[in-house]
Amino acid sequence: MTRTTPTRRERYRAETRDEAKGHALEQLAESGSAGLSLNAIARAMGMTGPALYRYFGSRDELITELIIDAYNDLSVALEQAVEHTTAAEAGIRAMATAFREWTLAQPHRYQLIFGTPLPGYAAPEQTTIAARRAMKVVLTLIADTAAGRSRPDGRLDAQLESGPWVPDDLRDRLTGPQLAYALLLTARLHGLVSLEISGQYTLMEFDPALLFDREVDTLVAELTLG
Amino acid sequence: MTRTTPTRRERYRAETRDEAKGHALEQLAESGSAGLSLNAIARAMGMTGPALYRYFGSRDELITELIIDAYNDLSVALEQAVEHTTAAEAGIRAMATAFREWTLAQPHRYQLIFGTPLPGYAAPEQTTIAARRAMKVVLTLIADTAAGRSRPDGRLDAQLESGPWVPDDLRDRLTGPQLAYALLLTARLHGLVSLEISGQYTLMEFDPALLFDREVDTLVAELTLG
DNA sequence: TGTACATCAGTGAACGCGCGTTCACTGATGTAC
DNA sequence: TGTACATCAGTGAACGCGCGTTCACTGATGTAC
Repeated sequence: MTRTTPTRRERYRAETRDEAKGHALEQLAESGSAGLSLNAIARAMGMTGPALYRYFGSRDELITELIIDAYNDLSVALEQAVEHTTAAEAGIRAMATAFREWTLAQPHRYQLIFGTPLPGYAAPEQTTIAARRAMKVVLTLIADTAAGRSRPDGRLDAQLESGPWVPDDLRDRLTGPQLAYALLLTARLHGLVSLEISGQYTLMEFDPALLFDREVDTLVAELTLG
Repeated sequence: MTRTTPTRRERYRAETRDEAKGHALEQLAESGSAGLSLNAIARAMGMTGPALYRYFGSRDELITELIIDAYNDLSVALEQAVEHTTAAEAGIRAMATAFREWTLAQPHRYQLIFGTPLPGYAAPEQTTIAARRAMKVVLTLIADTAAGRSRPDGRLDAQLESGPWVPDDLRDRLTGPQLAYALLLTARLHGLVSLEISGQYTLMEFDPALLFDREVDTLVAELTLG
């Protein structure tokens, strides 16, 4: 008999896993990715270190889950931001804003997925899949609004059009220049928010939001470039 | 009597310090910033750990030196690239290329200065000074060629024009929009090269150099924007 | 040029700390009849 | 409803490892007269 309702034990397991992940995120926020330790998490939960091995195969497995969770969480935020927009410009602005806000709200999770790779941690394939979900939000927006043309470049365009990272259901609806636009868009957003959260702007006495807005303006201006 | 020539001991000291830093950079390249350990460096030099305390006050002091060295090294690379250019466009292209090449040649040093901040390491003021030297290359280029106007924005422009990060000898020669242009320029370059060296493009099967070139094209196009 | 002293590089032991992971085990919770 | 067994959560000890840093000390190099 296959169960539909989770048993008490299953529910408890899920709760404990979530609690452990929550403490992991707190540690991440406090001491950065290097300070992420199973023992410390267990301590915070009032358990001993080895107990966590009931819930996660190893430290790397925990990290993998955190990365996938972060990608999915970010994806949801972007999806929701774009959901009720129809015009290209409004979509870009909504997405860019959501991207920045998500990042500022949880910089440590952002660092985890886009920051310096953790020493000794090799990202498994599942993280790539999760990463592509986030990218798909951008691509869908561009395909739906037929926007973002930018200057063509034969060699690059060909490479992009056959890229394995392009979702199959969007491939026919996206040109090389549109894909290039999508990549530059994400790179620009990343450039700004990563410098902002790593504190490069703190001593410069200007409001990063204003600079960000200006960059979004240029992105919007390039939306209809030939 | 003040010495002009260094004594044998002074020379030896300098050599040992340099050698230690060299090993530190190798470790950085191998295991990332978290794997940077005084003991391991000493081991690589055939010494014991405590011996290094003759040369560096602490681990943090070593890291600070590495950061400052990296900023200076990058600054020199950028300065040399721009040196013999006169036109704005040629200058931007030369600088961008040099920036990417420096980064790809030593990604770990790039991570050290622009990547995730090290846990437990608080950057002292000297690193900010070194960082501004690199920024000054960009600002000088823009001031000398009177380029990079971009769209004005009263609030942001005012904040930028009085920014403490603008070198005093350049302040009168740079408008708010020019400063904004400089910031966006660096953020875009950072966005692309940081994603490239953190491996986000490896599974996407396109040549990052082509994407980079296209971004430089848009930067050049914005050089004369009103 | 030779001797007496000061300076400095490097050692080895030690301190206290934390890590990931394995393993044999206890005790509680759930399941089958 | 009660009993016998299986499953699972969590413990505590242990392994081997590495870290930054302090300290008393040895031995070599340099300096002053």
